[in-house]
Amino acid sequence: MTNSEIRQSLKLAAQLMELHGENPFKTRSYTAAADLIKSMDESLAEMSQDELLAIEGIGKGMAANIASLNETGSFENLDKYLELTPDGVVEMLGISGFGPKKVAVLWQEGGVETLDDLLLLCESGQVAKLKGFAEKSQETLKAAVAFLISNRYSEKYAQVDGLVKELEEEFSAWKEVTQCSETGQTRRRMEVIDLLELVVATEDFEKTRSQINQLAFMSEEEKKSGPVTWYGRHDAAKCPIKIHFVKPERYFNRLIETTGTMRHMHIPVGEKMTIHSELKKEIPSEEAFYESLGMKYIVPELREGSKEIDWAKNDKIPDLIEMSDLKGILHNHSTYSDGKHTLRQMAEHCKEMGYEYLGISDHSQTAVYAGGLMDADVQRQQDEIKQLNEELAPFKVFSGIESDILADGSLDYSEEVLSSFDFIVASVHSGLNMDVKKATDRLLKAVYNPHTTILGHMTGRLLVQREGYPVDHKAIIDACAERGVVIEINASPYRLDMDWRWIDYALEKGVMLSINPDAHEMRGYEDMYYGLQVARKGGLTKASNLNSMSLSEITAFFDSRKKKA
DNA sequence: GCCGTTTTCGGCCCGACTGTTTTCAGTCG
Repeated sequence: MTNSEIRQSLKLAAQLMELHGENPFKTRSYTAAADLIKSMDESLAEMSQDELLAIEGIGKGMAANIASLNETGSFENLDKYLELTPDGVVEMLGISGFGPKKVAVLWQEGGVETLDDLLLLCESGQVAKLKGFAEKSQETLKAAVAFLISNRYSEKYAQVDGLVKELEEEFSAWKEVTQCSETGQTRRRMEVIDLLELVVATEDFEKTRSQINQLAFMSEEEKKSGPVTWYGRHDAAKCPIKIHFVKPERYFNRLIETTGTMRHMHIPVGEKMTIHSELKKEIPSEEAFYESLGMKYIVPELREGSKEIDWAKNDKIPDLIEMSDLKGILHNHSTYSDGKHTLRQMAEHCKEMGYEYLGISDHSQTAVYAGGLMDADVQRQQDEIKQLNEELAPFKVFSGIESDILADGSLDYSEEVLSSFDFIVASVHSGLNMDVKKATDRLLKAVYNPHTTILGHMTGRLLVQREGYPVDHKAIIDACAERGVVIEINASPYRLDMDWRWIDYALEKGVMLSINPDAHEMRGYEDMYYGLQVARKGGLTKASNLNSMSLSEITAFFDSRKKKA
């Protein structure tokens, strides 16, 4: 098991224990163990019992739990409490703002055992009558539960991209299969996947079907399968899978047909012509197909049915940003706050990966939980940055901060301290339960703050798990345009925030974006890949991406921002 | 459940924010 999986299990155990009224100090030892694993680098799975026991906060009991997790995937105490708790109640523990105590009331007093029960109870107004609940909690809960129910069979892209590749490889190795590709949502690089699709070109549909059914992790739902499709589940994914069988000569027809959205397929491309209508003839390649319709080739991630047909017909497809266009990495954390690796490690690793610069932006002082930097820490970090810059030149570390946007929209330090940074990412981390007016006003005030360089994860959403606070995207983008504030595309696969659907509007307004990994460890840099995927979907070019600037360009950019502040 | 010791039991614990209260419990990052 990975450290993060072990951590999740310990956290779940702690929540369940609290739900069942266990000794709070015992519960805390589980939370404490989970927290300390967060900052650990060594793999727990590879450590001996003695090594585990040497860690402060891990005693005999926890070491045994970890050993058991590695061997069986669970441990006695966790099993015991899971046994005592309905699945729906376990799911309820995942709702933000409602912890074990509240969930216990819903379960014990309200008789709620599933998310559907809970939604009904909210809708009937009964939740507001429970102890510790009122109108507002009921409304919040209703929205959160409805969101969870609608995402019940959805996965984040990063949760399934590896799995799709494995299936592609598996199928491609079969003798009667000539070609195979992902298609549909993953091929379009959607941020959330509720149907995983593949196209398999095969000489023998039924043989391929039976081969799929021989894979232990695949289970067919025959009622939903058809003569040319296999429909079912993969053990490792919440979302269903649809596999399209096609004769080798019609492979590209099926690939095009299943990749684009219905809208893409039905936008007129000529006199009584749509992409869909033109798929009748045999197609040698996707490129040749689009060319035959008198337009430029449209990459899969753009086939949403928005402006791409227009662009392709008028030779105006943006020159989409690529991995090699990223010159530096902004918005990263170190051990100064809640990061796993030291500033030096983060800097050296970034340099080794071939980037020209790193922007470090640890949490600010209000984020006490994350070890946010007090004034003295800022000074200490800036001294270290100075020293690193002498050592690592021409590579450069920029001194930044991820400043909390406080409830009233102000930033988290004195003018003097704010002025000491090269750049500032302003983000909301607390008080997420706001209406659209309050949230928008709060963000606008931060955008109008002359010290703000980048607006961080605009809506605070956690894909599949938590809806972001509602914001008036247009108003905020307009303000960013007016003030020259850069908007972050937070590349964490949990966030991908701002939503790519707003990139086009931002570009229209001349706003600059920035693909930032929000890395809390060296490996976090790899998340840039996910940010890049959604950035491309939104039509981002390197010219409009801040961290595509060279070192000298971005130095000049930060300097000119600071002069205006 | 962990830790430490006055050594086998007693103490352990971040603080802001929210929504519920009528002075605070619960939650979170």
